[in-house]
Amino acid sequence: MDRFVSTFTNKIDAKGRVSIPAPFRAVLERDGYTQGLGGPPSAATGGGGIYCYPSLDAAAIDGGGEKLAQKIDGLLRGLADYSDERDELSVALYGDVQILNIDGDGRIVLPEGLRTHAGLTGLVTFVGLGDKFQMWEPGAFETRRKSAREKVQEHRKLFGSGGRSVTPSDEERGGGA
Amino acid sequence: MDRFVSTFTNKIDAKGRVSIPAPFRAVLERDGYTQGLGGPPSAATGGGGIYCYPSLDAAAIDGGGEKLAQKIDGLLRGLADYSDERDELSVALYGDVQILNIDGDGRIVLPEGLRTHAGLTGLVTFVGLGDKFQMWEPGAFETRRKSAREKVQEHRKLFGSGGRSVTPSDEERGGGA
DNA sequence: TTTACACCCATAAAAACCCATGTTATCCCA
DNA sequence: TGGGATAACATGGGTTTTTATGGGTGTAAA
Repeated sequence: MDRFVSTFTNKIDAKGRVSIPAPFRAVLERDGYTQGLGGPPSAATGGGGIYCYPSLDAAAIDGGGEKLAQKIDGLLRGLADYSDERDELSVALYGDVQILNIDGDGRIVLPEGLRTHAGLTGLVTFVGLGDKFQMWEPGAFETRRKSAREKVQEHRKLFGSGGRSVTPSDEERGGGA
Repeated sequence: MDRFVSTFTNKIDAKGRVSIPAPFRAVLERDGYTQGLGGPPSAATGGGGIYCYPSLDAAAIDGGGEKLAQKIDGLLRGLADYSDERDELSVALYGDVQILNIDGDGRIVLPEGLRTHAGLTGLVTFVGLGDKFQMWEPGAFETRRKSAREKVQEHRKLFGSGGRSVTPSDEERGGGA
């Protein structure tokens, strides 16, 4: 399995740390992650952390590994060097990105800027989206999930397919417990 | 990782010194930087300082290491035919370049000319742009960031298949895939 | 001399690192 | 099949290391 799937809710502790759900960690490692996690501390292999940036159109944080970073790279590679346009796009793409290191226990520290963008307080909901994942304030995500379900229903009616639900499994870890 | 990513805001002290964000320093060292930083003071290895020049189209300072210098070289080489344009660019790019040394504590001193071009006072925002970085007056950068984000939104609409995703937040950063 | 700059040291805050604990899921064996 | 041993995880907290920043001193250029 090499994509981010399903959702998990974890706590932000007094120091601002959050555990990355173990399944997501596994994906990141397979994606080329090296630092922390007990592996060699060097970044020579290329994997230097997880890439996070404020979601463009949602009160959430987008995150991913090397694969995501390369995607951003590819986007910019198409633009001419030293063009005004490239600089401007770079600001939004590279400039908003934060590289977060995973410590030996599989945790990251969410910087102030990202936390406020997503309105995070004490809990974070990790949502797998395939090649990346998002971090939500649990309540906000529940709202969005509901509207997503409704949209799916509509689509199903349109297509007339009686297939299974498209929504991810409802597994919740920790959370209120 | 070998590119400049994310943004950091640091102080300019009474002597005009600014700390280069540690992650940027790491990139510069990997890029061949040797002086200061405790290493041998010689420039035999090639890395002699960081290259800085006033941004051509913004109130900011561009900076980078050896890789950036070589990129500028390559850019000019490509323009050999159109000598008028080449001369102009040469002056624009090389004419104002300053080579700044990083001291033992990871700081540089920004020359007057550069500081006024960027309108710097007491704070500098370092913005990673991949193979180079920029230094901005924090307020000016905030404005720039906003417009950059809007521009990315536009691009997403152009590239992205608007109706493809089921959920509104399932966006692709730029729509690469 | 005076100024600018490289170099050295000190310090507070933040980040990285290490270890401990409670809980839950998994496995093994009677 | 039931129950205890085991392993994996999330989480809390202490400790060490980095990093940004302030300031002092010597040296060489102006």
